Amino acid sequence: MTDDRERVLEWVEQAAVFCTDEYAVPPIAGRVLAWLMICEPAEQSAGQIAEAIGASRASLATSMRLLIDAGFVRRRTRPGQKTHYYRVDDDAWERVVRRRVAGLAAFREITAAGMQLAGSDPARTGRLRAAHDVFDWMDKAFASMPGPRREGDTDEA
Amino acid sequence: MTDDRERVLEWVEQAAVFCTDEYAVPPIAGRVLAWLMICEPAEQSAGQIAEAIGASRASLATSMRLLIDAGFVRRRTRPGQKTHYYRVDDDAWERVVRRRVAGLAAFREITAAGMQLAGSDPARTGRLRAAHDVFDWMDKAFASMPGPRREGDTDEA
DNA sequence: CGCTATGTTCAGTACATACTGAATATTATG
DNA sequence: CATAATATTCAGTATGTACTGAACATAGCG
Repeated sequence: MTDDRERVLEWVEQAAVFCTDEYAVPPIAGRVLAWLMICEPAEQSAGQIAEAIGASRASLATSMRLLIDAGFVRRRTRPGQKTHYYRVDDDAWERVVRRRVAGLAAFREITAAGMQLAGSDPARTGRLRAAHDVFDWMDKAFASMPGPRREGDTDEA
Repeated sequence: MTDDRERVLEWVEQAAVFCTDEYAVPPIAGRVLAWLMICEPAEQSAGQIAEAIGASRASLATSMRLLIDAGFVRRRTRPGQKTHYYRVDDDAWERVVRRRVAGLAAFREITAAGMQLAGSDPARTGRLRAAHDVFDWMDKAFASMPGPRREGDTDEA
Protein backbone atom coordinates (compact mmCIF):
# COMPACT_ATOMS: atom_id res chain seq x y z
CA MET A 1 0.00 0.00 0.00
CA THR A 2 2.74 2.44 0.94
CA ASP A 3 5.08 1.44 -1.88
CA ASP A 4 2.22 1.05 -4.30
CA ARG A 5 1.84 4.80 -4.32
CA GLU A 6 4.84 5.20 -6.56
CA ARG A 7 3.69 2.63 -9.09
CA VAL A 8 0.22 4.11 -9.05
CA LEU A 9 1.59 7.54 -9.78
CA GLU A 10 3.58 6.09 -12.63
CA TRP A 11 0.40 4.59 -14.01
CA VAL A 12 -1.36 7.92 -13.58
CA GLU A 13 1.33 9.55 -15.70
CA GLN A 14 0.80 7.04 -18.50
CA ALA A 15 -2.95 7.30 -18.45
CA ALA A 16 -2.74 11.09 -18.28
CA VAL A 17 -0.59 11.21 -21.38
CA PHE A 18 -3.14 9.18 -23.21
CA CYS A 19 -5.95 11.46 -22.14
CA THR A 20 -4.12 14.58 -23.20
CA ASP A 21 -3.03 13.12 -26.53
CA GLU A 22 -6.25 11.44 -27.60
CA TYR A 23 -8.81 13.52 -25.79
CA ALA A 24 -7.31 16.99 -25.95
CA VAL A 25 -7.37 17.38 -22.19
CA PRO A 26 -4.73 19.62 -20.55
CA PRO A 27 -1.95 17.85 -18.67
CA ILE A 28 -3.17 18.51 -15.15
CA ALA A 29 -6.75 17.65 -15.99
CA GLY A 30 -5.42 14.44 -17.49
CA ARG A 31 -3.64 13.60 -14.26
CA VAL A 32 -6.73 14.37 -12.24
CA LEU A 33 -8.82 12.12 -14.43
CA ALA A 34 -6.30 9.31 -14.30
CA TRP A 35 -5.94 9.66 -10.55
CA LEU A 36 -9.68 9.56 -10.03
CA MET A 37 -9.80 6.34 -12.00
CA ILE A 38 -7.57 4.44 -9.64
CA CYS A 39 -7.53 6.26 -6.32
CA GLU A 40 -8.84 4.90 -3.08
CA PRO A 41 -11.30 5.99 -1.91
CA ALA A 42 -12.98 6.72 -5.20
CA GLU A 43 -14.38 9.99 -3.97
CA GLN A 44 -11.82 12.60 -3.07
CA SER A 45 -11.66 16.28 -2.30
CA ALA A 46 -9.83 18.82 -4.40
CA GLY A 47 -7.20 19.09 -1.70
CA GLN A 48 -6.52 15.38 -1.70
CA ILE A 49 -6.28 15.30 -5.47
CA ALA A 50 -4.05 18.35 -5.64
CA GLU A 51 -1.64 16.84 -3.16
CA ALA A 52 -1.67 13.46 -4.87
CA ILE A 53 -0.72 14.74 -8.29
CA GLY A 54 1.25 17.76 -7.15
CA ALA A 55 -0.75 20.62 -8.60
CA SER A 56 -1.98 23.94 -7.28
CA ARG A 57 -5.51 24.32 -6.02
CA ALA A 58 -6.16 27.00 -8.59
CA SER A 59 -5.45 24.47 -11.30
CA LEU A 60 -7.80 22.06 -9.65
CA ALA A 61 -10.68 24.52 -9.85
CA THR A 62 -10.36 24.90 -13.61
CA SER A 63 -9.51 21.26 -14.23
CA MET A 64 -12.48 19.99 -12.29
CA ARG A 65 -14.86 22.27 -14.13
CA LEU A 66 -13.42 21.09 -17.43
CA LEU A 67 -13.74 17.44 -16.51
CA ILE A 68 -17.26 17.92 -15.22
CA ASP A 69 -18.32 19.75 -18.38
CA ALA A 70 -16.78 17.01 -20.48
CA GLY A 71 -18.79 14.46 -18.55
CA PHE A 72 -15.88 12.61 -16.98
CA VAL A 73 -16.36 13.63 -13.38
CA ARG A 74 -19.22 14.24 -11.01
CA ARG A 75 -19.20 16.47 -7.95
CA ARG A 76 -20.99 15.69 -4.78
CA THR A 77 -21.43 17.50 -1.49
CA ARG A 78 -22.00 15.79 1.80
CA PRO A 79 -24.51 17.17 4.26
CA GLY A 80 -22.92 19.49 6.77
CA GLN A 81 -19.68 19.78 4.84
CA LYS A 82 -18.38 22.53 2.64
CA THR A 83 -15.92 20.22 0.97
CA HIS A 84 -16.77 19.05 -2.52
CA TYR A 85 -16.01 15.48 -3.43
CA TYR A 86 -15.21 14.33 -6.93
CA ARG A 87 -15.45 10.94 -8.58
CA VAL A 88 -15.57 9.26 -11.96
CA ASP A 89 -18.61 7.09 -12.28
CA ASP A 90 -18.39 3.62 -13.71
CA ASP A 91 -20.26 4.77 -16.79
CA ALA A 92 -18.17 7.91 -17.26
CA TRP A 93 -16.22 6.77 -20.29
CA GLU A 94 -19.24 5.31 -21.98
CA ARG A 95 -21.04 8.59 -21.50
CA VAL A 96 -18.13 10.62 -22.82
CA VAL A 97 -17.59 8.39 -25.83
CA ARG A 98 -21.26 8.48 -26.71
CA ARG A 99 -21.33 12.23 -26.44
CA ARG A 100 -18.28 12.46 -28.64
CA VAL A 101 -19.75 10.25 -31.32
CA ALA A 102 -22.91 12.29 -31.22
CA GLY A 103 -20.81 15.37 -31.88
CA LEU A 104 -19.09 13.61 -34.74
CA ALA A 105 -22.46 13.11 -36.35
CA ALA A 106 -22.50 16.83 -37.01
CA PHE A 107 -19.97 16.15 -39.72
CA ARG A 108 -22.54 13.92 -41.37
CA GLU A 109 -24.71 16.98 -41.87
CA ILE A 110 -21.79 18.95 -43.25
CA THR A 111 -20.93 16.30 -45.79
CA ALA A 112 -24.58 16.11 -46.79
CA ALA A 113 -24.59 19.84 -47.42
CA GLY A 114 -21.36 19.48 -49.34
CA MET A 115 -22.85 16.88 -51.64
CA GLN A 116 -25.65 19.24 -52.51
CA LEU A 117 -23.12 21.92 -53.34
CA ALA A 118 -21.05 19.54 -55.39
CA GLY A 119 -24.00 18.67 -57.55
CA SER A 120 -24.78 15.29 -58.96
CA ASP A 121 -21.43 14.42 -60.45
CA PRO A 122 -20.50 11.16 -58.72
CA ALA A 123 -16.83 11.73 -59.47
CA ARG A 124 -17.03 14.82 -57.32
CA THR A 125 -19.31 13.59 -54.57
CA GLY A 126 -17.50 10.31 -54.02
CA ARG A 127 -15.17 11.65 -51.36
CA LEU A 128 -18.00 13.35 -49.55
CA ARG A 129 -20.30 10.38 -49.74
CA ALA A 130 -17.65 8.02 -48.41
CA ALA A 131 -17.01 10.29 -45.45
CA HIS A 132 -20.72 10.66 -44.88
CA ASP A 133 -21.18 6.91 -44.82
CA VAL A 134 -18.43 6.39 -42.29
CA PHE A 135 -19.96 8.75 -39.79
CA ASP A 136 -23.41 7.43 -40.52
CA TRP A 137 -22.18 3.96 -39.71
CA MET A 138 -20.55 5.14 -36.51
CA ASP A 139 -23.69 6.85 -35.35
CA LYS A 140 -25.79 3.75 -35.89
CA ALA A 141 -23.18 1.40 -34.45
CA PHE A 142 -23.02 3.36 -31.22
CA ALA A 143 -26.77 3.61 -31.01
CA SER A 144 -26.86 -0.16 -30.79
CA MET A 145 -23.95 -0.31 -28.38
CA PRO A 146 -24.70 -2.78 -25.63
CA GLY A 147 -24.26 -0.83 -22.42
CA PRO A 148 -21.33 -2.78 -21.01
CA ARG A 149 -21.20 -3.80 -17.35
CA ARG A 150 -24.89 -3.95 -16.82
CA GLU A 151 -24.77 -7.03 -14.63
CA GLY A 152 -22.49 -7.52 -11.64
CA ASP A 153 -22.19 -3.81 -11.17
CA THR A 154 -20.40 -3.07 -7.94
CA ASP A 155 -21.29 0.33 -6.59
CA GLU A 156 -20.18 0.72 -3.05
CA ALA A 157 -21.80 3.01 -0.52
CA MET B 1 -19.71 27.65 -61.32
CA THR B 2 -18.35 31.16 -60.85
CA ASP B 3 -20.73 32.11 -58.06
CA ASP B 4 -20.56 28.69 -56.53
CA ARG B 5 -17.02 29.45 -55.46
CA GLU B 6 -18.21 31.63 -52.65
CA ARG B 7 -20.65 29.11 -51.30
CA VAL B 8 -18.04 26.40 -51.59
CA LEU B 9 -15.56 28.47 -49.62
CA GLU B 10 -18.19 29.00 -46.99
CA TRP B 11 -18.67 25.26 -46.76
CA VAL B 12 -14.92 24.80 -46.56
CA GLU B 13 -14.85 27.11 -43.55
CA GLN B 14 -17.51 25.06 -41.78
CA ALA B 15 -15.90 21.76 -42.52
CA ALA B 16 -12.49 23.13 -41.53
CA VAL B 17 -13.79 24.22 -38.16
CA PHE B 18 -15.09 20.74 -37.57
CA CYS B 19 -11.76 19.19 -38.49
CA THR B 20 -9.83 21.50 -36.20
CA ASP B 21 -12.23 21.06 -33.29
CA GLU B 22 -12.80 17.33 -33.43
CA TYR B 23 -9.60 16.14 -35.03
CA ALA B 24 -7.03 18.51 -33.56
CA VAL B 25 -5.87 19.67 -36.98
CA PRO B 26 -4.47 23.22 -37.30
CA PRO B 27 -6.72 25.76 -39.02
CA ILE B 28 -4.96 25.87 -42.36
CA ALA B 29 -4.61 22.11 -42.57
CA GLY B 30 -8.32 21.93 -41.84
CA ARG B 31 -9.07 24.23 -44.74
CA VAL B 32 -6.83 22.24 -47.02
CA LEU B 33 -8.56 19.03 -46.05
CA ALA B 34 -12.01 20.51 -46.48
CA TRP B 35 -11.06 22.04 -49.80
CA LEU B 36 -9.68 18.77 -51.08
CA MET B 37 -12.96 17.10 -50.20
CA ILE B 38 -15.02 19.25 -52.52
CA CYS B 39 -12.70 20.79 -55.08
CA GLU B 40 -12.82 20.12 -58.77
CA PRO B 41 -10.68 18.56 -60.05
CA ALA B 42 -10.07 16.30 -57.10
CA GLU B 43 -6.32 16.38 -57.59
CA GLN B 44 -4.71 19.76 -57.14
CA SER B 45 -1.27 21.22 -56.75
CA ALA B 46 -0.04 23.05 -53.67
CA GLY B 47 -0.20 26.28 -55.61
CA GLN B 48 -3.83 25.80 -56.53
CA ILE B 49 -4.77 24.90 -52.99
CA ALA B 50 -2.84 27.80 -51.50
CA GLU B 51 -4.59 30.25 -53.75
CA ALA B 52 -8.01 28.72 -53.15
CA ILE B 53 -7.89 28.97 -49.37
CA GLY B 54 -5.62 32.00 -49.16
CA ALA B 55 -2.57 30.60 -47.40
CA SER B 56 1.15 30.85 -47.93
CA ARG B 57 3.05 28.11 -49.71
CA ALA B 58 5.19 27.56 -46.67
CA SER B 59 2.09 26.67 -44.72
CA LEU B 60 1.07 24.30 -47.46
CA ALA B 61 4.30 22.34 -47.12
CA THR B 62 3.76 21.65 -43.43
CA SER B 63 0.03 21.19 -43.75
CA MET B 64 0.37 18.66 -46.54
CA ARG B 65 2.90 16.66 -44.62
CA LEU B 66 0.65 16.65 -41.59
CA LEU B 67 -2.38 15.54 -43.57
CA ILE B 68 -0.40 12.85 -45.35
CA ASP B 69 1.01 11.52 -42.08
CA ALA B 70 -2.46 11.49 -40.58
CA GLY B 71 -3.67 9.47 -43.55
CA PHE B 72 -6.10 12.01 -44.96
CA VAL B 73 -4.24 12.94 -48.12
CA ARG B 74 -2.15 11.20 -50.74
CA ARG B 75 0.48 12.78 -52.93
CA ARG B 76 1.11 11.83 -56.48
CA THR B 77 3.57 12.96 -59.09
CA ARG B 78 2.90 12.85 -62.79
CA PRO B 79 5.58 11.67 -65.18
CA GLY B 80 7.63 14.54 -66.52
CA GLN B 81 6.30 17.02 -63.98
CA LYS B 82 7.90 18.42 -60.90
CA THR B 83 4.55 19.49 -59.51
CA HIS B 84 3.08 17.36 -56.75
CA TYR B 85 -0.63 16.70 -56.80
CA TYR B 86 -2.68 16.05 -53.71
CA ARG B 87 -6.00 14.35 -53.20
CA VAL B 88 -8.21 12.75 -50.57
CA ASP B 89 -9.12 9.24 -51.53
CA ASP B 90 -12.65 7.97 -51.15
CA ASP B 91 -11.54 5.73 -48.32
CA ALA B 92 -9.55 8.44 -46.55
CA TRP B 93 -11.93 8.98 -43.66
CA GLU B 94 -12.50 5.32 -43.11
CA ARG B 95 -8.76 4.79 -42.96
CA VAL B 96 -8.25 7.66 -40.55
CA VAL B 97 -11.07 6.62 -38.27
CA ARG B 98 -9.83 3.06 -38.18
CA ARG B 99 -6.35 4.21 -37.34
CA ARG B 100 -7.69 6.40 -34.59
CA VAL B 101 -9.71 3.62 -33.04
CA ALA B 102 -6.67 1.39 -33.19
CA GLY B 103 -4.78 4.06 -31.25
CA LEU B 104 -7.59 4.24 -28.72
CA ALA B 105 -7.14 0.55 -28.07
CA ALA B 106 -3.88 1.44 -26.37
CA PHE B 107 -5.96 2.73 -23.52
CA ARG B 108 -7.39 -0.73 -23.15
CA GLU B 109 -3.92 -1.93 -22.24
CA ILE B 110 -3.48 0.90 -19.78
CA THR B 111 -6.72 0.15 -18.01
CA ALA B 112 -5.76 -3.51 -17.88
CA ALA B 113 -2.48 -2.58 -16.21
CA GLY B 114 -4.39 -0.32 -13.85
CA MET B 115 -6.66 -3.14 -12.76
CA GLN B 116 -3.66 -5.23 -11.85
CA LEU B 117 -2.33 -2.37 -9.76
CA ALA B 118 -5.67 -1.79 -8.09
CA GLY B 119 -5.81 -5.36 -6.92
CA SER B 120 -8.88 -7.51 -6.75
CA ASP B 121 -11.18 -5.18 -4.92
CA PRO B 122 -14.16 -4.80 -7.28
CA ALA B 123 -15.11 -1.51 -5.67
CA ARG B 124 -11.80 -0.11 -6.84
CA THR B 125 -11.54 -1.76 -10.24
CA GLY B 126 -15.08 -0.93 -11.32
CA ARG B 127 -14.19 2.36 -12.96
CA LEU B 128 -11.22 0.83 -14.74
CA ARG B 129 -13.13 -2.20 -15.92
CA ALA B 130 -15.97 -0.11 -17.29
CA ALA B 131 -13.53 2.01 -19.27
CA HIS B 132 -11.73 -1.08 -20.45
CA ASP B 133 -14.95 -2.61 -21.69
CA VAL B 134 -15.92 0.48 -23.63
CA PHE B 135 -12.70 0.51 -25.60
CA ASP B 136 -12.80 -3.21 -26.02
CA TRP B 137 -16.25 -2.92 -27.52
CA MET B 138 -15.11 -0.14 -29.85
CA ASP B 139 -12.17 -2.16 -31.07
CA LYS B 140 -14.34 -5.14 -31.88
CA ALA B 141 -17.13 -3.09 -33.39
CA PHE B 142 -14.74 -1.43 -35.80
CA ALA B 143 -13.10 -4.69 -36.67
CA SER B 144 -16.45 -5.86 -37.98
CA MET B 145 -17.19 -2.57 -39.68
CA PRO B 146 -18.61 -3.21 -43.11
CA GLY B 147 -16.38 -1.26 -45.43
CA PRO B 148 -18.94 1.25 -46.66
CA ARG B 149 -19.30 2.02 -50.35
CA ARG B 150 -18.08 -1.34 -51.52
CA GLU B 151 -20.58 -1.59 -54.35
CA GLY B 152 -21.29 1.17 -56.85
CA ASP B 153 -17.93 2.68 -56.17
CA THR B 154 -17.25 5.46 -58.63
CA ASP B 155 -13.55 5.95 -59.04
CA GLU B 156 -12.78 8.11 -62.00
CA ALA B 157 -9.58 7.99 -64.00
C1' DC C 1 -20.42 37.91 14.44
C1' DG C 2 -15.56 36.68 13.80
C1' DC C 3 -12.74 32.56 12.48
C1' DT C 4 -11.21 29.09 9.55
C1' DA C 5 -11.18 26.00 5.85
C1' DT C 6 -12.47 25.40 1.24
C1' DG C 7 -13.67 27.31 -3.48
C1' DT C 8 -13.13 30.58 -7.24
C1' DT C 9 -11.26 34.37 -9.90
C1' DC C 10 -7.51 37.14 -11.76
C1' DA C 11 -3.04 39.01 -13.34
C1' DG C 12 1.20 37.51 -14.70
C1' DT C 13 4.48 34.29 -16.62
C1' DA C 14 6.23 30.62 -19.08
C1' DC C 15 5.65 27.75 -22.79
C1' DA C 16 3.89 25.99 -27.05
C1' DT C 17 1.68 26.53 -31.70
C1' DA C 18 0.50 28.50 -36.29
C1' DC C 19 1.81 31.07 -39.71
C1' DT C 20 4.60 33.84 -42.93
C1' DG C 21 8.57 35.84 -45.84
C1' DA C 22 12.89 34.94 -47.19
C1' DA C 23 16.50 31.85 -48.11
C1' DT C 24 17.81 27.28 -49.75
C1' DA C 25 17.18 22.82 -52.05
C1' DT C 26 15.25 20.05 -55.81
C1' DT C 27 13.74 18.77 -60.38
C1' DA C 28 12.28 19.04 -65.27
C1' DT C 29 13.53 21.46 -69.52
C1' DG C 30 16.19 23.96 -73.24
C1' DC D 1 24.93 22.97 -67.45
C1' DA D 2 22.03 27.06 -66.93
C1' DT D 3 17.29 28.31 -66.17
C1' DA D 4 12.90 28.47 -64.31
C1' DA D 5 9.47 26.60 -61.56
C1' DT D 6 8.12 24.15 -57.63
C1' DA D 7 9.20 22.35 -52.87
C1' DT D 8 11.13 22.61 -48.38
C1' DT D 9 13.38 24.65 -44.47
C1' DC D 10 14.27 28.25 -41.16
C1' DA D 11 14.08 32.45 -38.26
C1' DG D 12 10.95 35.48 -36.51
C1' DT D 13 6.47 37.01 -34.97
C1' DA D 14 2.13 36.83 -33.24
C1' DT D 15 -1.22 34.45 -30.90
C1' DG D 16 -2.98 31.24 -27.72
C1' DT D 17 -2.77 27.92 -23.67
C1' DA D 18 -1.52 26.06 -19.03
C1' DC D 19 -0.36 26.96 -14.84
C1' DT D 20 0.56 29.37 -10.47
C1' DG D 21 0.45 32.68 -6.41
C1' DA D 22 -2.20 35.89 -4.46
C1' DA D 23 -6.39 38.18 -3.73
C1' DC D 24 -11.23 37.63 -3.08
C1' DA D 25 -15.58 35.02 -2.09
C1' DT D 26 -18.26 31.56 0.37
C1' DA D 27 -19.91 28.47 3.83
C1' DG D 28 -19.82 25.95 8.18
C1' DC D 29 -18.67 26.54 13.20
C1' DG D 30 -17.71 28.36 17.84
